[in-house]
Amino acid sequence: MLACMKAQKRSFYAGEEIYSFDTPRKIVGILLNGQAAVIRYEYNGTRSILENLSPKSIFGEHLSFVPSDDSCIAVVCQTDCQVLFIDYQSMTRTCQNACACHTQLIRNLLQLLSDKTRSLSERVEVLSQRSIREKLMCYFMQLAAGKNSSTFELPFTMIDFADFLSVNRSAMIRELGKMKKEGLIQISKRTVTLL
Amino acid sequence: MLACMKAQKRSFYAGEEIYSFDTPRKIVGILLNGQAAVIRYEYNGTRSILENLSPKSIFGEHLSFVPSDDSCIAVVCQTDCQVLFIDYQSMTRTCQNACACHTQLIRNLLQLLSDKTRSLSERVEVLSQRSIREKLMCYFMQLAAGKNSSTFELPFTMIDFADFLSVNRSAMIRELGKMKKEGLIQISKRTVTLL
DNA sequence: ACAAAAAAGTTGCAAAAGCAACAGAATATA
DNA sequence: TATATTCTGTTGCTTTTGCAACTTTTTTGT
Repeated sequence: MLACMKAQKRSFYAGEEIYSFDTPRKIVGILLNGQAAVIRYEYNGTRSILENLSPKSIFGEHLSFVPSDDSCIAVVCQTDCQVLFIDYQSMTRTCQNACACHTQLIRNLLQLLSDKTRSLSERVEVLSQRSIREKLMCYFMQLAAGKNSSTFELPFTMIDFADFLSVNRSAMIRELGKMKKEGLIQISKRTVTLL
Repeated sequence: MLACMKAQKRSFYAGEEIYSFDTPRKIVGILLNGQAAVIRYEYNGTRSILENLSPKSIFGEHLSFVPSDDSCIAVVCQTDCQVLFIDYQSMTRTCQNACACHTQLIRNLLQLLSDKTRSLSERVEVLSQRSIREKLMCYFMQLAAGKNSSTFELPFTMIDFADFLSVNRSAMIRELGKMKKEGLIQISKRTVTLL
């Protein structure tokens, strides 16, 4: 079946670029294992983490970002990764063999896409908060809801976390300090507790 | 077929609330015609437009936002609208009749979802810009790319536009004024030209 | 056509966030 | 284990953004 979809599996080392959005290709990628991120590099030096990818995350030209003239966007892996690349055309069309599994694949794909939609919506929710504190709290609440616990781990270094929230790193750390002092949160290393 | 999916068509008047995210329901809605928006009302008075919905846009609990303790999120129509509501379960599962059109429906759904993913990604791109000016320019470039023209219409009042970019209205208008003065854009009423 | 309401645009001032240049801590590397 | 590198956390200063109060313009409804 994978042959029928022109699928191919590839491995990448931490730090490698998996996919760049500058050259339109008719494929989608599915992260099989590892952690990756969609990152935008602005030519003025600003870096933003547009999306965090975990296993089963799906990405590709069709589903995603269009870099502007003064930026480039790429999927970069944070850890060693395996990725399945699938031809977009042969995926959505009925295959010649009319194989049953093809139908199932489309169902699975629907699930992956709807998960992606959900995670992008969460992303919009965080980024549409007005202040750094509100962004932090909104994201913390998402993590807490995901773990069903008021204690959770940040999946970022502070540098990446700031780029993820699209705010200045030192301003973010300053705000975290205030929130700690005001008794809103507890934080040591990457472990956060909402109080 | 629509019966088999427990689908029902409903009409709404401009300003009416189509869907609220506080009571989880197992349905998705597809906007058939009109304009609507996903809006978050924070209890401190802040209003944000999380998403703009046009005909064929799809929305629902499964695909979307989770309101926090101090906010509520709803789909509100801007103009008169018709919406098709579909039962999520019966949509994704194979139906008893194994009707051919059911398979086609899933394909169509895949298309709608992938469009939604794309528009949410664009949204993330805008909101992850650091300054008001960058947000404006990023959004303008999206509109220009969509119309294939450097002149385009804003689909908002200035009030809604600011809520869409998640910035203060007067600060936004101030910035638009500066950009006009610096010769970056031309703007009269809702017509914008990139220079 | 007129009044009322909504939206657009201005401005001064206050608050928040960005920036840059550090010092100290933690990690990685030889 | 020493050394380099990256990350974390601080701070003073600057710039941007938010806020509130207001005037002007546009739209709507009768």
